[in-house]
Amino acid sequence: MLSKKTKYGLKALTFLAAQKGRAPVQISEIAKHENISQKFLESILLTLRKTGLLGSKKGKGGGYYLIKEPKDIPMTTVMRVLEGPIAMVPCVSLNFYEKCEDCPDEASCSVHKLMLQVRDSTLEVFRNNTLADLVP
Amino acid sequence: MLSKKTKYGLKALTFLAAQKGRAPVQISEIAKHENISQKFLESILLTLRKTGLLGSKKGKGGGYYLIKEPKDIPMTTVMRVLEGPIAMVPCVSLNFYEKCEDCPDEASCSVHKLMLQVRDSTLEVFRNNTLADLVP
DNA sequence: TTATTACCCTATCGATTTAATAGAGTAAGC
DNA sequence: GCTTACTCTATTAAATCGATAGGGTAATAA
Repeated sequence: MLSKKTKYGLKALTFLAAQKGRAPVQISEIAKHENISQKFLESILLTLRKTGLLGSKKGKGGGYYLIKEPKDIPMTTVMRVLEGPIAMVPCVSLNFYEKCEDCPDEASCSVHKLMLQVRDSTLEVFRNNTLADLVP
Repeated sequence: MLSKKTKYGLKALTFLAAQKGRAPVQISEIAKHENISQKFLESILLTLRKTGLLGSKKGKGGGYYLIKEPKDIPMTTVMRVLEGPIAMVPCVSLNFYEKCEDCPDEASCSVHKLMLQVRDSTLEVFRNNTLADLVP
């Protein structure tokens, strides 16, 4: 299940991408337009800024804005920042790999075999989509 | 993230599919072989039996066994029983559809658009795999 | 320089879910 | 009729999630 953090993050990014210019947009405006708890959104935008996806400007006329062009922001990046691993099990994760405690042998593990396919197909979707593709 | 319930369920099913005959296998044997808490496994196997994937036999020489041939058990069925919805958001789920509270319009929702693609590609993987494909 | 605006950070909290455990009950077979 | 092994209910500890509260700080305009 997609977390609300990811859901809200995606909506906020799309909203920013849909802006005409790259002028800062206030948190309150995004929250209002997308029906998101403002405080919760604050923490999400903060994460996105720390990761380098967003820039921010303080003071009057401040807010958040995209640093790169939407077409240059692949969904793989966004999803990993917001949701974490794309794989459903750590033992098939590219960026967050962990060995299973129980499983003695990955090569012969049925779960591993299936989830590897799921990871690959999901990854392909995220690689084929940039933020620009999400803007209506 | 895949729940342990699903993970254990998949391993148990694969173990049963790998048996030579279709003779009942005791819970304790499956639990031991797959490194699973026996009590937890009990509840999982019970679910699988109630859904019609497994049969059970009580008393001495009893246990659980597959009702159908592994090649006739698609992963879509197994995953829906164990993990629930395949979609990451209810608004793109085929079997567990729910409208989003916040979202005013699905057609123009960026999250909807992206998750629809993910659902489709994941579904294709599960449709292309039967339990027989998981046996090493 | 000063007031305001709006981002920044920490802490907390209730609700829910997950994984596991305990213990008693019941049906089948020898 | 006794053992075996499945069946069911209840409980619990831990983790996570979503949300909220409240104050701090930096940048900007006047």
